[in-house]
Amino acid sequence: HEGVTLKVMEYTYDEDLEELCPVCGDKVSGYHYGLLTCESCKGFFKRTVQNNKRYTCAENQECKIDKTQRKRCPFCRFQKCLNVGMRLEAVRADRMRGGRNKFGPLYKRDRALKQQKKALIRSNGFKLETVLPPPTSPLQTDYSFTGTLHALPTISKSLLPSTPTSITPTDYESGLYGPTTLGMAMQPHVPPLTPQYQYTAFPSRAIKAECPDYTSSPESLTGYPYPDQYLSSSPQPPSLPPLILELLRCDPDELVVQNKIVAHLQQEQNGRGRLDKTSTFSLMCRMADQTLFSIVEWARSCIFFKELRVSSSILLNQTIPLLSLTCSSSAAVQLSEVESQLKTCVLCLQVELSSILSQGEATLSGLVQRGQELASRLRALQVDRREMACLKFLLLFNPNVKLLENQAFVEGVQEQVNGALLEYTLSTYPQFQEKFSQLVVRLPELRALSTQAEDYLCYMHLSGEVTCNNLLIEMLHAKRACV
DNA sequence: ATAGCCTTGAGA
DNA sequence: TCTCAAGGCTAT
Repeated sequence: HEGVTLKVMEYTYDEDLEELCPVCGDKVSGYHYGLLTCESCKGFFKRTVQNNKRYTCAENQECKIDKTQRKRCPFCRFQKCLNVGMRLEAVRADRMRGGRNKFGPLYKRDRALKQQKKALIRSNGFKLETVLPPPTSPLQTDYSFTGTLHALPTISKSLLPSTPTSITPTDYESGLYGPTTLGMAMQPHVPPLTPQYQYTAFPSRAIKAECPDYTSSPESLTGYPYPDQYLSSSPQPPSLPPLILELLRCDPDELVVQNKIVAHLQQEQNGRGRLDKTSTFSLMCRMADQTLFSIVEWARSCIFFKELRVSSSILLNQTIPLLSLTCSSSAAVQLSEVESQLKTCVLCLQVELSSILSQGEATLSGLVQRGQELASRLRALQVDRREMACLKFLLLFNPNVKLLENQAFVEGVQEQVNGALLEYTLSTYPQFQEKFSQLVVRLPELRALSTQAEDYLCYMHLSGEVTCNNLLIEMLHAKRACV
């Protein structure tokens, strides 16, 4: 999108060492009611909730809250507390002191996340900032899915979501995907708030000090209802890193794409009669062609890519790895019926192909084997759609391909996507801490595999064994001609 | 009412 | 035993 510009920043350590309160910007004193805040906002939040205080705003309910002005408008201050993700449930109804509550593990995870992010940033040596034109009334901005690209919301300094910058998960997003998580401190979510909040006073009867379980009905445990968006009993809207939401926006539904390809091939095949062995390879090539078309279409429409002037050369370099990923993943992802038919079809083709062309042909069978190994590793990882979208970007923006003028940009995108993926995997699959690294190590494997496949294709073509004239081969030629 | 410092106590 | 996020206390 034209509104998005990227700026690569020198990484400075001290900037990340001091954490700032997401409400007022004062110095953080620890985790309080769900996230890192300063002592004063902790106290303010406690007083407000415990004493069931009601405030009104003398202005437009959009007062700036910072260290010097935080006393001016308690209404907006409390509003901001809720917006950044402070948890009403963490204020104990029975005022019991000491001990631990169920947020403990979440705090721990958040710490681990911050640690890893720091390491990631440090290893890259720089960080990135997304700069946007002045936002147009953030609360009213419509982020719902319209099929077009939206400007990426500002990603807070150094990728640490210390300010509420995430966009509201849309129906498009929350309806389609798997298990939701407690966004908690990692992604302060900004629900589509009506500016006033309501909650009732604590019941007079004593209640054991324990945070309500969000998986069961909060009323039954606590007696005081929270505003709907904080009940979080049934599926809470997933709170995803904004970048991932953005990547998903331009990520086509794999199933739709596959169906289109199958339909296209079936139509072609209808005019050709029965599939015999000699046409198997050409069918496979045509299938690859169709997949390539969809990849090119995706890449051209996706965010970031439009920024690149030499985008076509990136595309040239990265489509084959992407094709490999697409093939591997379609064999790896849990499939619907149609898709699994396609998968069977692909596997049959692979087997047949190897039996036709590779009598004693070690290279191809090795390739197929490596591809299948990779596919099974991906399957074992249970890569979800959001992760797959990230992987595709990481492949597309391969920093190892030296493109002088855009090097920094490509590296920046890498880093941003890496950060988003790390954050996403840690918060969504906390029981699987290594998922991020497990996913990322597949990339060099995939690149190596596709290089091998490319060489093989090239060899086959040059030696005249493959006559099939297709996009894949053309791209190969174009690419080799460039280098 | 605010905010800095103090006390508490379940879990690691 | 130690940790550290809850609640409590109290000058400003």
